[in-house]
Amino acid sequence: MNPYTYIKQAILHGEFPPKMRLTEEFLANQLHISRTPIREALKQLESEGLIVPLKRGVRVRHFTKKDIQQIYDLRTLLEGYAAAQASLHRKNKDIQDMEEANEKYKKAIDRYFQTGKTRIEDILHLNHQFHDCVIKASQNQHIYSHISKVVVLPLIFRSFYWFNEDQMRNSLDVHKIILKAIKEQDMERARVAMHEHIYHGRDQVLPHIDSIEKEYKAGKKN
Amino acid sequence: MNPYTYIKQAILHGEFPPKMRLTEEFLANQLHISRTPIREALKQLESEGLIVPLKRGVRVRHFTKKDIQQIYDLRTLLEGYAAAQASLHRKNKDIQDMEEANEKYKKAIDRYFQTGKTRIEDILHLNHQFHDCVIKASQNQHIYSHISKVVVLPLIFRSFYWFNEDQMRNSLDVHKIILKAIKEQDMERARVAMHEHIYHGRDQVLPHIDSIEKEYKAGKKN
DNA sequence: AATTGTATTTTTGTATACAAACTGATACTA
DNA sequence: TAGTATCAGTTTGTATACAAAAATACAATT
Repeated sequence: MNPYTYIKQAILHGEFPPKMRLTEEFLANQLHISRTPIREALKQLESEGLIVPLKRGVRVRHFTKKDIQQIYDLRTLLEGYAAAQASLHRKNKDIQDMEEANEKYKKAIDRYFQTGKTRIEDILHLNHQFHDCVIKASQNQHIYSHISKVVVLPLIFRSFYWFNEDQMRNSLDVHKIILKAIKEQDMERARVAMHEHIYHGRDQVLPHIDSIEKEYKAGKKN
Repeated sequence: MNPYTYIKQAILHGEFPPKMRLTEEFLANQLHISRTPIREALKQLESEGLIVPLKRGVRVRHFTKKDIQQIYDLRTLLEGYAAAQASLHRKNKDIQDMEEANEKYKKAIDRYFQTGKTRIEDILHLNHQFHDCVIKASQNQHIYSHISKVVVLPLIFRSFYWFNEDQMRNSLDVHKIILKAIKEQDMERARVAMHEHIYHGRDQVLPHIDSIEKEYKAGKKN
């Protein structure tokens, strides 16, 4: 695995938690390679906002509640727009892809709560897959790269672990509403539905952030 | 000057024009440094979308007319939102900064057309300064980094060189309208005014892109 | 003339070495 | 006691070397 992907995964999987300090040498040892390729990966991660440069080394980014709110505001705006544009430009293939993504999403949720044999990460991935289809259907290549950079940031907190069955099934239902609006080319309805969907996701994440902030304050300062 | 800034400037100043191929060694020689720091700068520029990786080396990004339209759509969305949020959150200091930026902008335009002793880059910079004030007043730190990455992309074409006096003075007038809306905390009016302002800018840039595309087609293919 | 093979050149990917910058602890001074 | 000077230990910044990959040129073959 290349260093960029390795470090990003490690952050998103909680192996390198927020505020953890990382040095080039440490990472080089972990990956059994020299510092040169590590530095390039770090430059990229820095420009994506996942790590913050220190005088010596870097640290995994930590977001305040306010940060998370603002990031979700941004995502709401961008994905709402993408949904509206998708209504305008969607091809039959796009609708098919969205239906398929939702179908897989439903099956994964069923399996998770019936047999427990699905990893929660897989469910998250299938959720994202639907969103990806919508963004791609918007036919604006540039919006895609911006949204994907916004979307990963809150994942640092791994709050999706706290979602329950109702929340997941509800999210699937809303996907269907969004899909219907896009299919019927109702731009405004698609935009609003996506907007609400993401804000709803935000409200599920924020309490988790709250408890993390309290934890930090209770423990060592800063 | 650090390699990142140097290369970025060279691209934005037209020294390294769109589609130009750059190798690490060439850049290292230009800057009289080794390849190591060059590589880091290139990784960063790549993640910002200013260059595209090739099998060997990179090339300065070239945008089609469609790209530019989509980039402006994005910028319109983001800055429109920023203007609305600025109306909500603006402090007195923000209003002051905007007024100051516009004042300087006006003076620079006057000087440019009366004495010709101002560089067009300086005018562009003062125009951006007003926009910066608006975005900062929106109090959303995350939107700032996204907008600034979107804004630079069309500058690759240096089409602002083609602006005439009417266009510049008109742009100043619109700034005043936006400022008034933000001052009076009229979110929707601020959003729409900013929206129109940027779309207007797009319409001034697109004909220039058109002529460049024809040039490319007439000359060598691809 | 088109195609394949091979040698040569160009260019990147990575490791390593060493100097420079920064940190933290300890001892020294007012 | 507070401040600061200094020294050792980390860690980064940069240059350099060499192997690996890709492009190019050119000859040989069909």
